[in-house]
Amino acid sequence: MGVKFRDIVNPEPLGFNDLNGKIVALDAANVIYQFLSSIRQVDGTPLMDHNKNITSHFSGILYRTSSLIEKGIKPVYVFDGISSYLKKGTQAKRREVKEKSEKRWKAALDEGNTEEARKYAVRSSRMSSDVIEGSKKLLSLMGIPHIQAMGEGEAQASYMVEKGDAWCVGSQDYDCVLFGATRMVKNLTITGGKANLELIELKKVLERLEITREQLIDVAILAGTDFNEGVKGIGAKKGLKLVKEHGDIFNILDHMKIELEVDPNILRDMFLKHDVLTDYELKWRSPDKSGVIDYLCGDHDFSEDRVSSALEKLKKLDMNQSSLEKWF
DNA sequence: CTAAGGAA
DNA sequence: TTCCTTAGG
Repeated sequence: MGVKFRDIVNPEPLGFNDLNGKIVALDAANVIYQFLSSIRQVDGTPLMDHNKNITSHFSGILYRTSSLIEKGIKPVYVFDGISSYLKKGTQAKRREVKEKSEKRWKAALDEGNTEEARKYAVRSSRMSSDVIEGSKKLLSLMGIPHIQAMGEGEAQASYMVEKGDAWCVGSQDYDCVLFGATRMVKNLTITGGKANLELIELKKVLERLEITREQLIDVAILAGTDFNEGVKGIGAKKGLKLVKEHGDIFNILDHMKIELEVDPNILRDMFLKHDVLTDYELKWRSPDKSGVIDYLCGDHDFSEDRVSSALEKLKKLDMNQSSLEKWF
């Protein structure tokens, strides 16, 4: 879900060539969730192997990663660590939605209502530890680096961009802007041969809105984040107006004579002082081709032809690296 | 979601 | 070629 900032961020269009040679820190949970929800049959059934293991995420990771590399982009996947106690509420709500959706999915299937079935199947997507572990294993076999965050993956990815180790965070959620990512790119996909990339630069957002990052975080807290409910009736636009009028969230809460369920200082620190891993290595290796084929084709019923042609695309990275190495 | 194959 | 639909596991 993430913070609802669509109305105030004003993204700029971007082409894939602008990302050529760039390192993109992908929020793994965000990307894998997209795959689990969208890579399904018409009635909503996910792709599965003969043992009924879900394989939608394998398909997504294989094709998405190889196509990014073919475009000259170097992806690194950042996985979530332990999430904050503040997220419990959001997680409970999501679980409830998923349980309800799963029931409605099954019911629609029994009625033979395919459209309805798919709609609820998508909402029922859940990320099990099997899915996470399998994704990490596939990435390792493909030679793609992945990093285990201490806390939120978005926070770790944002730190890596802020530090200059990656060019942007790739995510569908605006949270990374709050976590201090100087750049984020949305819609890192190629739907129907066409790209619809959106670039959001923290500096430009703050300049245009004429506020500081701390104030932007206050807007988020008012509108609601994954870590707090927010104030009823206040979204990004009203929140922004209030922050500009009163300076910070404390003045606003005083003025409105309301209190939040969580101390705003704690929420601010969530975004400003997140624990991050500072020593990590970003290294793209040539894929273990037979390892990938054993895993995907042997264990999970993928077609060897398709997997091989996806792996061919990974050679682009090898070529770039070896031509670069020649200079040194 | 992306790849592939057939239609326009 | 480009566009659209379907399969993939």
